[in-house]
Amino acid sequence: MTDIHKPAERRRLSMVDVAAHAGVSVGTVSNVLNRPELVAKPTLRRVRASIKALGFVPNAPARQLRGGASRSVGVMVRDIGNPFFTEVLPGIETRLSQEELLLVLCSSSDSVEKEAYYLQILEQHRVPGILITPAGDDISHLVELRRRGIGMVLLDRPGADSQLCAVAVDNVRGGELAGAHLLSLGHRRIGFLNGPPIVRQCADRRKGLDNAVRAAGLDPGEVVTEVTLPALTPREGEAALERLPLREGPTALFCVNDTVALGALRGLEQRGISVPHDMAVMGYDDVEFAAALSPSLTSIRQPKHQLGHAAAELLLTDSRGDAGHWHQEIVFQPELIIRASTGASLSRPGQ
Amino acid sequence: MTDIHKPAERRRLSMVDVAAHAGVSVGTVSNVLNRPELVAKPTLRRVRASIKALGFVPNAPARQLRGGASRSVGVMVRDIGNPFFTEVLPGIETRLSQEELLLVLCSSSDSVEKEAYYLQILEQHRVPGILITPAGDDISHLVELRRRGIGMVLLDRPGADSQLCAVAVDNVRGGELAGAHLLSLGHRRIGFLNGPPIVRQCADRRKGLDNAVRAAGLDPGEVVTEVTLPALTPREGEAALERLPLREGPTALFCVNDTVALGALRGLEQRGISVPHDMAVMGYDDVEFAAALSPSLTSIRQPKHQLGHAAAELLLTDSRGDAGHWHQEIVFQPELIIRASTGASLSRPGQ
DNA sequence: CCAACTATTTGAAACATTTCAATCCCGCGC
DNA sequence: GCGCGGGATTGAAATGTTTCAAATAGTTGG
Repeated sequence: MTDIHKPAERRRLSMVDVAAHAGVSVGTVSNVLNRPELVAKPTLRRVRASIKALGFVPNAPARQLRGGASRSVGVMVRDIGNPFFTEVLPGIETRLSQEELLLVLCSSSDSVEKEAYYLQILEQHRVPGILITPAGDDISHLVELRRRGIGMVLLDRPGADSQLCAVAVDNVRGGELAGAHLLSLGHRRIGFLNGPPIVRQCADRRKGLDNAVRAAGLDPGEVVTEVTLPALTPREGEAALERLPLREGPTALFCVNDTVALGALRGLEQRGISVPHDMAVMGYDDVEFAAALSPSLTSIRQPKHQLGHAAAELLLTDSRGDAGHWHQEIVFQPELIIRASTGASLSRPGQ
Repeated sequence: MTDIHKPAERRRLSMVDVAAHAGVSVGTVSNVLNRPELVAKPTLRRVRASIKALGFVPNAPARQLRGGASRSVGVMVRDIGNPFFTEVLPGIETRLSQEELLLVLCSSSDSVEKEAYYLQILEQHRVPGILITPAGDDISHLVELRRRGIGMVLLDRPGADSQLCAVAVDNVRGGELAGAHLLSLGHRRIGFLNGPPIVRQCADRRKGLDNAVRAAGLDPGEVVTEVTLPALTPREGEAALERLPLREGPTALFCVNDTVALGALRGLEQRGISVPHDMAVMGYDDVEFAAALSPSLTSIRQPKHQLGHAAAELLLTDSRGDAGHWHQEIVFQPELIIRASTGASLSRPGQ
């Protein structure tokens, strides 16, 4: 096959070129693309041959301009570096790709401004829906976007009274599970390595922890020492140890997520503090690596893949604007996974 | 008969509405948006007030139709579930967000067909560039896309003779480092838990391992026992142990990435095989959790954040079509990180 | 008071599609 | 022969921008 070496690309081809090449009108070319059943067989063949021969590629923006909504949905996370989100992502992707939808990933980096900026861009792109873990506490701007016709589902965050769909895991319950576990092991001074309280998940887990303490007839103010980390990274988890009176203080550490716990474990090892003997440690999320840490990490498991999948599912019905759709909230229940790092008698390593 | 009033479904506003409201022409509204310096101050104020009052949101597809390329770049990974990719992602995102570019994330799930499908969609969207870790070995379709004017940078994959830009880490060298390390510890039978050889990275690491073996004057055929995993997950890493003659076979396991190593460690523990005493284990990538595994994992570090950042940088110059741009390949060097899992005398835990 | 500028603003073409009413063609029944 | 029905095709309007040549208003110098 002798190839035609075009030196450089000039104007891109449009349906007009295809139509001319095939000897039909643009309307017919459009029909071939969108409603082939309306086109006679021979014409169909001829036009398809022309498309292939010329290497025509439809122009999605033009299509969208006429047609309406785009085929990409926005996914806004607070931090792509956080393994929790990256473990939720596959669940989302799986569902979206079934619908042939593109996933536009935005990371607000916990900045309300950056979030607002991205939301604006997504709205300009006329995405049919957005899946979001909001950076701030106020979500009225999201309700407003929803009102303007953009499907909106809160990810890992209860919808409250907001009339927004939401998929979440019960963080208060998770905090309770963690607190109850540590208390049942006899710990009476608990260090809580938490994120900023503006982040809803952090606030809720703290609330749950307090509930557990009170349920045991104790005073949270005396039992819990909280340290607030500026970011939920291993580095900050390690650094936070500096701000705890380790030797004569807490006998157990509850980390607001496994990433922070990872840093804490590292830091404790360097300081020669043995886990769980001198200090019990537990995390939250039960990410992939939690079971394999040294020592294996007790954690609160969240059904991450399901979370993403359910969120995508909900977004699909929301953005389709189905008449039958109604504001809906799915709350998954967290699960306590006991491992070696809290030194409970029966440790089930590897699971 | 029920006349449902749908406030959310009203026709979206266009610049025509804004122009009417402000008493100017659409041309002026466009200027306010794109070249405010050409517009008189009072007009500017008036138009901006109208935009705000009406809640006008520009239509990105229409804009693009006229303007040309889109403001989103495609990022295609082989598997979003793989922490290697998710640790590369922040590097990419950081650079792209500086340019106010959106990141469209596609996961080929190692399927050449799915990759082709997504590439087609991305081309239809007229993205200015694509950053890709190809699923298959043949990349001629990528060269073709590049020729048609789409910036293209190979991520974590050498460009070979292809005239494509590439950012990679030297995988052959990484394999050599790993092999040399294990050999220096006296191991003479090495099990290699590898991915499918179609995946370039896997093939290269194997090649490096063989090089190291030969450099030690030994025969790879005798030293190395390779097991090919269908997917690079902890589950498969664990399952792969079944296919190795563990007791009288290899004394060391080289896993093609840390995720696989994680599964292998789990499986060995369950079988009561002590690491590193009965079996040395090492991984590849040095992902976040590697240092905190039990035992801490010897691995080959890849500069993941830099990799992503460099790839994005290269893509920017490539898709700008700068006259000065020339096919370029950046190869980072991997680094051996020795930890407890290979039982080398000086273990530096935590780092 | 006019010519010559300059600073603004305007109007319409162009972009690549989709949609749909109108037309064309062809065989068929009468 | 004629009209009719219906499948296939056409042509043009519509979508929401940007761009740019042309028009308009405002200012200055002579």
